[in-house]
Parts: sequence; C-alpha cells; structure tokens
Amino acid sequence: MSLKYTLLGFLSFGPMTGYELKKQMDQSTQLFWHAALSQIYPTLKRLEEQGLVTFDVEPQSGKPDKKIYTLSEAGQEDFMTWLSKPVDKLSPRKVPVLLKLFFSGVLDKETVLTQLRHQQALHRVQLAYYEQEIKPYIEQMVEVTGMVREGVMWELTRQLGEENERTYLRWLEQAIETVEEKL
Amino acid sequence: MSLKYTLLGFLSFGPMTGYELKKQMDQSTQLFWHAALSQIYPTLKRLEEQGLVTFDVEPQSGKPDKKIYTLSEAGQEDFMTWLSKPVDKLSPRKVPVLLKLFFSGVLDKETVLTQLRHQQALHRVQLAYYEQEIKPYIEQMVEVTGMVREGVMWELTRQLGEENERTYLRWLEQAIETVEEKL
DNA sequence: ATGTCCATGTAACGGGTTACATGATTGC
DNA sequence: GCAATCATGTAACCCGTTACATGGACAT
Repeated sequence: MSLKYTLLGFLSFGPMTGYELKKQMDQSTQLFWHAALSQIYPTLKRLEEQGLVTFDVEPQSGKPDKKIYTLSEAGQEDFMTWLSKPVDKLSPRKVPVLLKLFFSGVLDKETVLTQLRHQQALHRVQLAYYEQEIKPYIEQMVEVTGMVREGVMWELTRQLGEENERTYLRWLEQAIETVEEKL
Repeated sequence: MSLKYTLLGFLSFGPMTGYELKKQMDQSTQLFWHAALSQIYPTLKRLEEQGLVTFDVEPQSGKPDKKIYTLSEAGQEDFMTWLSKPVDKLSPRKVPVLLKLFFSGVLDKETVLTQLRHQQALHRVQLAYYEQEIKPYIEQMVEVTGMVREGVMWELTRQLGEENERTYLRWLEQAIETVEEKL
C-alpha cells in the first residue's frame, strides 16, 4: 500500500518517469521503503487508471519512449490525506539474523562469534553510508532545490538511521563479549 | 522462507501443535518474526510432506483433534545447516512512519508534532513491554527448562530490542525539538 | 569483449494478510 | 449475554521478488 504513497510523494516534488522514481528511492527512502522497477511500472499504471497521476510521452530513439508522470489534483489530495493521518501501530519487523541468533544457543561459541563479527562488518559499512553518502546528498539536494522544510525532515530520518546503526554496533560489541564469556 | 526455520527451531525445543507454536512465537520471536495461524497450518503441512516433521494425533472432544508435530532427523539437519550459515546481507526494512515523516516537510508544524508524540506513546509502551514482560518471561523460561545457553541468546536479542526502543525514544525527543525550532 | 546506464515492460511464483467456517468451554 | 481460549483449517487476494525480453550508447 505504501509504494503508492512513495510514488505520489516523489511526484509531489515534480514530474518524473518510473525509472527516475526508482533512482530517487534508491538514494533516499530505500532505507525504510524500497521497490523494484518490476513493481513500480505496474503500480504507476494502476495509479494512472485511478486518475491519481497522468503521463506525457516523450519520444526517444534507441530506448523506449519516456513516460513522464505528473501528480493529478486527486492524487495530491489522496497523498495529503494519507500524510496527515497519524500512524497508530508499530510496524512489525522481520529480521532474519535475530531469528537465527535467537536459536543459536545450540551452536558452539565460535560459530556464533563468526556470525556476530560478520554483522559488525555489515553494519560498519551501513553506518559509513549514512554518514558519508546520505548526509552530503541531502545537503546538496536542499541547496539545489531550496527545499529547506523537506530537508529538515529528510535529515531527521537519516539521523534515526545513523543512530540505529550505532546502537546495533554497540550491541554487537556487548553481544560478542557476552558470548565469549557465557556460551 | 524463515517461517519454516522458526517452526523447525521451536520444534527443536520439543514436540508441539501449530497452535502452541503460534503462542511461542507471540511470546518471543514476534519482535523479529511473526506469522498468523492461517500461514502456520499450511506451512506445517508442507514441512510434513517434505519429511522435515512428523505428527501424532491426539483425539479431543468438542475441539478439533490435536496434531502434535515432532522434528524429524532430516528436519534437525536442515535446521542446523540454516542455523550455522552466516547472514550475508542486511535485511531491508519497511517503516511506514519514516516514509511519512520523510514527506512531512509540506505539513504544518503541529500535524508533524502530533505524529511524533503519537510515536512516543507507542514506543514507550513497547519499551515497557521489553523490560517488564519479556525479561521476566525469559528468566522464568530458563529456570523452568534449564536452557541456560539458549537463555543467553534470548536475552541478547531482547536487549537489542530494548536498546532500539531507547534509541527511538531519544531520537523522538530530538526530532520534536528540531521540528519545533525549524519547521 | 564485458559491463553499466538508459528505459520500458510481462509472467510466474512465493509469501503473507484478511476473511470465512466450526464449535465447546471458561471467565466477566 | 459477550468475549476470549482452545484447535483446526480453506479461499481469495495483495504485495513483492525473480526471471525474462529488448536494444542502443558509452566506458574499461
């Protein structure tokens, strides 16, 4: 359901093609919402059928013609209604590693430590990504577009991501110690 | 795919019915893996067809007969193979609130603050749940079953959940301040 | 030569949710 | 009287992933 609003949301920033929407998502919301092109294209089609977006075709040679989507008035309204509504539930997560760790009491110490160290590597990369890629990207985006209010919210979501990674890394150190001692 | 291993995992603790498996999940893994009964029953059936579990029927009156599932040797093997394998990717998250906040630059200050305060309430409840329900539950479980090694891992996953909630709450306070000042 | 970027899509499949169906017992 | 607990399941649907298909431009 929320892919719909991701697309409407980005289109509220300006007209775009499906391909460009995908790139936008990859550079920003992919941390809390992502989708493949094979899901985006049919969804845009459906949104057009529902009258929430319209599109113009820009002919190209050698590539398929561009379909540039624009948010309609009905789409803008639908989007704003969704946006203003408070979220009343915590979103249930699915985290395969935690599931594995939950059952890892039967494993020997070394296998669990390997798993934890592996996670450390992954989360260090992710933290660096938040600090070194996303942060400047947002700053640049705000500068170029002048979207200051939006920038405040973008930066807030980025900060949560960064803090989550720090928490995870702190926990991993603690977890490694605990496993070394007690398992 | 991981529901399979959740079920095999709990069955590695001992024979159980589908209904009991659901209860186990609700009291422990639901924080990082959950499922409805309407998904659990067909999955158990499939696992039985694949020879990973077997079941005995315990007749009852007034209720459907109990189907008590037991992990087979093949199931045990499959489970252990999965368990030992390192997880090599971060699991992509989908967090509707963050998506909403990401696009909330167009909203007025008060609407965003309402959203954030609402989140505060939800996460305070969740934190209390980790501290006051899950923690004693794990302790009691270890005492009753003597599963000390497993208990170490259960407690570790709980601690991450708790820390995540604390991080979220800290971030919310910061976010509220930022929105009050800058939006 | 090989791979990535651009730009569109379809088809098959799998995972997961919601709704529906049955029916006795226990607690408020 | 009404909801929750126990205990099983099926059917329809939606969301999302993987694989497949096309084909030129440009970089390594």
